[in-house]
Amino acid sequence: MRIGELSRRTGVPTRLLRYYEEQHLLHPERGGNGYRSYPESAVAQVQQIRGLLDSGLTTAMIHAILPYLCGSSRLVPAPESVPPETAALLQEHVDRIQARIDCLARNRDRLTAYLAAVRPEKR
Amino acid sequence: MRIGELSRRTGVPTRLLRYYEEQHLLHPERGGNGYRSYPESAVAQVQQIRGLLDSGLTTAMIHAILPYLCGSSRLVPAPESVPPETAALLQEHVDRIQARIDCLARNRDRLTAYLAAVRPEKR
DNA sequence: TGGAAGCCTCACATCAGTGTGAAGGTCAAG
DNA sequence: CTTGACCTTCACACTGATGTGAGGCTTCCA
Repeated sequence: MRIGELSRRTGVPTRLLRYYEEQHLLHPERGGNGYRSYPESAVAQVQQIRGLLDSGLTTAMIHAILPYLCGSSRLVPAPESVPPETAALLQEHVDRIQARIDCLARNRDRLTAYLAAVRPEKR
Repeated sequence: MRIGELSRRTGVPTRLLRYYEEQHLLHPERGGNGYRSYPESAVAQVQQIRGLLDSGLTTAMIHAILPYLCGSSRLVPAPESVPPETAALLQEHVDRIQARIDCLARNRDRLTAYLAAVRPEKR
């Protein structure tokens, strides 16, 4: 599929699809005319990228973890061929993500507690 | 306390403390000489702000929810005096935060599953 | 064959968060 | 009284994510 269709199907402007490619998050093939050609799986891939960006990750972080998020692309590096340094880096990313989750969950709890106090009549 | 001490105690550069004030996240008093004067609670407040920024929230979102994160500042608006529109906005923020948590947790799980596959010998 | 639509690259613009430095006021200690 | 540390505002710069437009090629359809 070409970039226009991918844009329509994901709601992501073509500008950003090109940007994600520049950031090594997408790797479309090129037709003889220079047009980008995306596989079907790119739709899910783009949605994954958007979710992570919206969750506050940078393109660099996403680039680091994306190959291992086997959601739909089946090109996951074989676990046995992953050097321990890579695994260690991946673990660091997991830790950072966990820290974010903890911080967000903590504050979500405070807000919900507050909201519960605001409208106890809503019982 | 003045800005230098707050900076030292939080590890946040004075430049950013002034920026957070510009974004209405901090409200130091001013001495007769124009110097900013922060209460003791500002230390916790700044740490709270940093945690949320590091978790990917914008200063605008933080500004919206900060008054209700009663961590240490006791100046929480009284629940009974909160108009329902405010509560609704707050709920939207909670929902957005929850969406982030869900996305991050989902992908954390994928990464940890992958890591578990990488080193099964670590048992 | 011609025009519209879609694609290409390039480039400049914006916003948020942050770094850095200039130019100057305040204050305490020597 | 001067020096040095600390404070003030102002301003320019950078990065990352994104918007926007120009100029030009390709493809398709009437």
